[in-house]
This record gives sequence, C-alpha cells and structure tokens, in this order.
Amino acid sequence: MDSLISRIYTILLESYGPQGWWPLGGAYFPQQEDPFEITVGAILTQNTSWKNASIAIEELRKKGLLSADRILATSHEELACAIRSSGYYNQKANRLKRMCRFFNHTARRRIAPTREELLAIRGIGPETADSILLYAYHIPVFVIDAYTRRIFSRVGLALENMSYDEAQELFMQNLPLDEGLFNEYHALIVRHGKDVCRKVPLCTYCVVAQENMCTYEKESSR
DNA sequence: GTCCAGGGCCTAC
DNA sequence: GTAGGCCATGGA
Repeated sequence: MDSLISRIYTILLESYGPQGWWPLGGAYFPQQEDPFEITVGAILTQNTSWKNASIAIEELRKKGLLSADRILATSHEELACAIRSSGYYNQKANRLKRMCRFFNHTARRRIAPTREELLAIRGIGPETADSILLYAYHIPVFVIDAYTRRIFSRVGLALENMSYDEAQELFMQNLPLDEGLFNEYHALIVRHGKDVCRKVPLCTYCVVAQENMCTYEKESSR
C-alpha cells in the first residue's frame, strides 16, 4: 500500500481522523446499521447535502414510513411531502418506491443485491449503487463522486477525463480490497472536499499533492 | 441574489 | 458519445 492514492489516504486520515460514516453513523445517524435505512439515505442524499437528506429520513421515521411496505402503501403525495427537505422530492419519491419494490424482492431472498440489479432500478446510478453496496452491505467497492474527481484531478490523476468505472478501477487497483478502507476513504474525500478543497487548493494543504506537481497550482500560477 | 450539495435521467446533436 | 436541461430544497 504505497501508491499515491494510498499515501493520500494516510494523510487525510491523519488530518481528519476517522469520519464514522455508515454504518457507524457519524453526526446524523448514530449507530445506524439497517441496510434499508442506509439505502433510503443513499437515494435521498443524491445531489443534496446530507443534512437535508437526514431531515427527510427523520420525517419518514416520525411518520412511520421507514419500511418498504409502508413506503409502497403510501401515496406519492404523502411520500413526497415527507422527503421535501431533501429536494427533488417528486423524483426521489418515485425512486424510493422503485427501490422498495426491489428491496422487498431481495429481502425475501435474504441476500445482498448485486451492482447490476441496483443499476437496473431507474434512479439508481453507479455512485448510489456503490454507496448502497459499500455502506449498507459492506461489499468492498470504491465510490467515485464529484469530490473524488475534483481532488484527484488536482494531483495529476486526470479523473475528470475518466468514466466512472475507469476511475473506480484506478482506485481499486491501487488499494487493498478492504471494505473498511473504502468506507473511510470516501468519507475522508468528502470531508476534505467540503472543508478545504473548495476554499483552499489541495496542494497548499496536502504534501503529497505538492510533490506531484499539482495541476491546479500550475494553472493558477499562469 | 448566487452558488452548491454524499446524482441521475432524458433529449438533442 | 456527450453536452445541456431538468428535477428542488435549504444553507452559506
């Protein structure tokens, strides 16, 4: 574990400490471990801050809607109203219902969904599917998001020019196949992206990035 | 008032 | 195949 990718993980972990995302919960989901609730959260947080998504989850909980059967039995309007705080509530209500129909099916089989099965559900793309597999089912897949692309493009890995699957393969080839590591690394990338990378160039913060002639630094010196 | 957040789908070209 | 529009709230 000595690649640039693994070295950046070490630096982020030393800088921020463990983030305690799912299944440990973090600030919004203390001791959250239910795969269904994590799956709901993965859909509600699409292109939305986790804070707003978590408000919607609490609203679902208050209304007793945190089960596949209850969501399926609820009208679109009531469901959309409950998840209003997460934005895109009409779309997300439909996505939740589609996911619940599938979840009931797989729950009866008592096995984790496959990536292909999740991707076949309209409204679940690669990032959401991988988040569900990793955080709800502890399957070691690396989640690529906009922060990952932004941060690692700045250290010269050109993720912005790669497809999702290509970027994912790059990370998984350069890291041990470790679900706990993937869980923590993605959380650290999001933390760094939120707290620092939008305000301060990564290279001024990250020694590894400086060593690798950060492209952002070169661009901003022109 | 503007930008962004733990995306994904659809359409036009 | 890919760029652009759309979905939508809430906080900075």
